[in-house]
Amino acid sequence: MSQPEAPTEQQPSPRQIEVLEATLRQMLVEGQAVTMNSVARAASCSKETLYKWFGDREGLLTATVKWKASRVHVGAIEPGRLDRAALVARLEEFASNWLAVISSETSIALNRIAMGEAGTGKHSLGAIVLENGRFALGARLKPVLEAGRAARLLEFQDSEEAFRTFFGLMARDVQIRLLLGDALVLSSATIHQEAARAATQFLALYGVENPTGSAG
Amino acid sequence: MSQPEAPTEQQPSPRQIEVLEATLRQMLVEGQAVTMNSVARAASCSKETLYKWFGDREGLLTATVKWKASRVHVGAIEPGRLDRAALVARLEEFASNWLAVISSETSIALNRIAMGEAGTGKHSLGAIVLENGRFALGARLKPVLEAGRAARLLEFQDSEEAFRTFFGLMARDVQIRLLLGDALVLSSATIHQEAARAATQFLALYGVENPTGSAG
DNA sequence: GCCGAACCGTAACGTTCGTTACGGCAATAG
DNA sequence: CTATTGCCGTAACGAACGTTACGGTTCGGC
Repeated sequence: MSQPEAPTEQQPSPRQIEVLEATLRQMLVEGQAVTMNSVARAASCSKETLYKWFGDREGLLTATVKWKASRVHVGAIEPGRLDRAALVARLEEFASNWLAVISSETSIALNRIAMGEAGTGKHSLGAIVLENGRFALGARLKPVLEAGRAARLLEFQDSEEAFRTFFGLMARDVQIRLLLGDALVLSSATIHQEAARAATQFLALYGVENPTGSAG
Repeated sequence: MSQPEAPTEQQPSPRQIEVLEATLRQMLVEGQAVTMNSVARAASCSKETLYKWFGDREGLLTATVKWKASRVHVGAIEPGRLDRAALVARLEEFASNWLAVISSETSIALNRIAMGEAGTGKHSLGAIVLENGRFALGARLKPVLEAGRAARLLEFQDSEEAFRTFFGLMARDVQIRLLLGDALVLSSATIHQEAARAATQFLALYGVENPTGSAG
């Protein structure tokens, strides 16, 4: 009764994870299409197994993207009680992690594939990437923002809107340029500078200038 | 001697433009690959002509993207002499135009194709889109920013950096979400609100608070 | 009226790739 | 030992597609 079968809603087995990792490795190879043959060869498995486990090519790609995207965590951040310095540190850490992720080969390849197949209307890869990327990001940062508001450090009405602005300040033109193939190198130092700038600018827009504790 | 031949560095002929428009039309059709057959059928021309004019499939796609991208103008803006209201108006106009462009079906399809083919390493579509999109944008806005600085309305050291921040404030997560297939509708009213917000936030970050004319 | 060039429509070729089918091997249960 | 199961490796099928070739048509020039 231990048939791994289709990992539709279950955790993939170790062997299946090997296959998914091989698929991901194929996605990262520049100038090479991800074919069932290449995946089978790279994973040292038969194509019959691929079809038995994942149904078809779309199933394989979807499972790979879903599996990889689900473990791209930008680091959960506990709000705790905040002062301004702690808030800035959290924002910078958050932005650093996210910039490192989106400038990675993996993220670039996954986004390219998802966008490329989004035009064909067949795949749901775009929704998966969006759900585990942009929206998971918002869900993780919003508690921090709201804690900052509760601590009278930030001022905004809609945390979604505030997050979107922070997103823009983090990303600027970086993601678009990378996805379009621009040779933009993000060194560790550059990432930290960008993260610090984004946090500073966000504080300048949404920070409370005079924290007069007149309420309560 | 009037052989249109390859429009490598020349303006395409009217008939060739019809073909390019048909190609673009095919690119916009959701869930359909842009094949030489479909283009030939849509353009009412023979495949022989396609190959004679554009060399191969890559040449056709490149010519189409280049032709279309070259005429996506976000509206040239004359700096002139500026006061704060005029600067805000220019920024808002700029942002409105750009948001309208990137949310158009054409832009989305072109970016998707360019990014999808950027992973294969064969195409130069990404560079073309980048050159006519992101970089042309910067080249058009920078004079405005520098005029604003000359008028003591803005304060920054690097106009490139200032533009990149404005870019982020304009785009936020909109372009990524659209490219990944998110059903994000940008109505005309929304676009104007977003443009106004971007301009306001940019002024908050780079605007000169107290224009004390102490320099001399 | 004839010629050649350009072009249309379509057939044909070769390749790639998704998908299926088949034979063999290792392990495990009875 | 034997049967069954799960999987590997490979061959084969069929469709799609890029590319080339060919016959027929239109049109401008002599």
